[in-house]
Amino acid sequence: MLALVVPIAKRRKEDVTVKLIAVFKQLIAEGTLEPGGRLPAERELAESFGVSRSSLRQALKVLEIMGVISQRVGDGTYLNKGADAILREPMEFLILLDGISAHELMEARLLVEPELAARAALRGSDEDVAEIYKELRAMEAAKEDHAKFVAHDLLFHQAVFHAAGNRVTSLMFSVVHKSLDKLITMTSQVVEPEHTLTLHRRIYQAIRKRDQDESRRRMTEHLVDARDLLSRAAEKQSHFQMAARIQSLKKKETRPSR
Amino acid sequence: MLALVVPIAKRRKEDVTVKLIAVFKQLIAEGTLEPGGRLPAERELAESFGVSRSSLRQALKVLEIMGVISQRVGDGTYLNKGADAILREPMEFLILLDGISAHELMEARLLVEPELAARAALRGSDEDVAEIYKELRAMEAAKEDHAKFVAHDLLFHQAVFHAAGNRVTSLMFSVVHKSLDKLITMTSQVVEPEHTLTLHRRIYQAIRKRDQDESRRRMTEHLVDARDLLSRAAEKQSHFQMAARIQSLKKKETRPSR
DNA sequence: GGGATTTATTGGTATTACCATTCCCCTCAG
DNA sequence: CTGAGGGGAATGGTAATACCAATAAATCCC
Repeated sequence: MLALVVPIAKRRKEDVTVKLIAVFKQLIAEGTLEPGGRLPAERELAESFGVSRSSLRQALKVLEIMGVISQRVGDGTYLNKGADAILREPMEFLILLDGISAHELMEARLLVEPELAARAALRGSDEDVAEIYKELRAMEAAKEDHAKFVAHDLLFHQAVFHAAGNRVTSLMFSVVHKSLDKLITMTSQVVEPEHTLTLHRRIYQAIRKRDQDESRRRMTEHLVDARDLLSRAAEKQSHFQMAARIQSLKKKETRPSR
Repeated sequence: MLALVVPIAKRRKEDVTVKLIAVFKQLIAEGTLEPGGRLPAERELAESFGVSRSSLRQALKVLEIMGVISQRVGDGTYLNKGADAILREPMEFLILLDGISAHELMEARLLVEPELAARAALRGSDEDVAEIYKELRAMEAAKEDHAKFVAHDLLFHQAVFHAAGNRVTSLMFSVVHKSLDKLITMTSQVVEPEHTLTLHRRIYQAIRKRDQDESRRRMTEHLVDARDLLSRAAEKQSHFQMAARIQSLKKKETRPSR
């Protein structure tokens, strides 16, 4: 575990909200708050922290959107266990603000996933490999249903990540996958499922053989193929978006200055 | 650019806050809001959206913490341009909640950065390579100042990322670097700077020679070394944390249930 | 014309009130 | 004794209001 918590000093000119978030971080790090545990009611928390409920709610809302906590009316606030979705919202904004294209996301996959496949071949347990096979079978069973087919395609890759045994990359790229989901689904409608399946089978077999080099090559082969297919789909997509944008080009929310 | 915006339907049982965030996402995607641009005042925005200022502020706070916007009292609210820090807070919580260790973060670096070094050797422009060299020189100049030395160490790696030309991985791992920053600084105090410098020089020279394989090997060499050094430092760190935790083990914020 | 001062605007915080949902406990019928 | 039902309390969600502090623009004064 790391030392992420910032000392309570130096927190002078910051928002109450920011301070509160830091406090929660501290409480989680200390173990005072346990995953799955229930937090005190907002009114109590606000009082014990010496802040208004509105300010507290701002902090809690941030944590909720980030997936750290869950709130349910009439019930209470709970600290989430795993936080898979924690990077999703931020990543979406990142893609929007920095104008990151599908192509660039695929390039990122191409950089990382081959190495992960190699690692999966090296360190994956038999159970891990079985899980990869399971998703391969699920893909075969869902040839007709594009959405389901793509879902299991991505789960196949997630299984490879898991076999590689590094949660950091796994979590990061699950977000990348999610961002690409729709586009991949679009693409899959113009590609023969058997084509995709063949490439995945090769990856699986290479990992099963514990052949690192071939695993890396096969994953590269698949992603290069997917990248090129996606690029073409993305072009159409962007034409589509362009047309839609023309209509809503009345700037009505921004304002110059005063 | 991707299609991340969710259709306005299906937004029924969600928070006003969540809806508002979706609206902002939409406005950014449309281009109605431009990076660097100024948003209307909170009071105006709230009225035009038909929500209370409190609810609007919750949404804005989320966006601010994520680094999407910046707010300044007496001035106004602005849409940020690049959003480098957007993943930082979420990542810190992720590390806390999932209990990700420094070792695991280093493993992630070890998986990804060698390939990025190879890519930098392949595609980096001469300017990119010069930038890497600049950070190497900065490291040499800061041998005595551990904090500065580590800062330029990480900037060296960032420069390699930039040379590799993929912003996705670059953004992701800048967060990983930041999380490791303190620990690396601790470690650097017990390591001869010249040792670290030698390893970095080899990486730089390999990239400069445009030798992909050697770049990959040299980066691996460096990170394996760093990982092992860090693991030892992390042990001490965890002992330290353990001692601190014992004192603050009075659970005062959680409560069973009612 | 330039620096100091005033003034209006803006985000930050707190308080209060009310609503809808949920849970818990108690009652009552079987 | 058990289970179904109801009512009340607690909880998060939203809104409205008031005031503060910081900022920037306009104004004033020298």
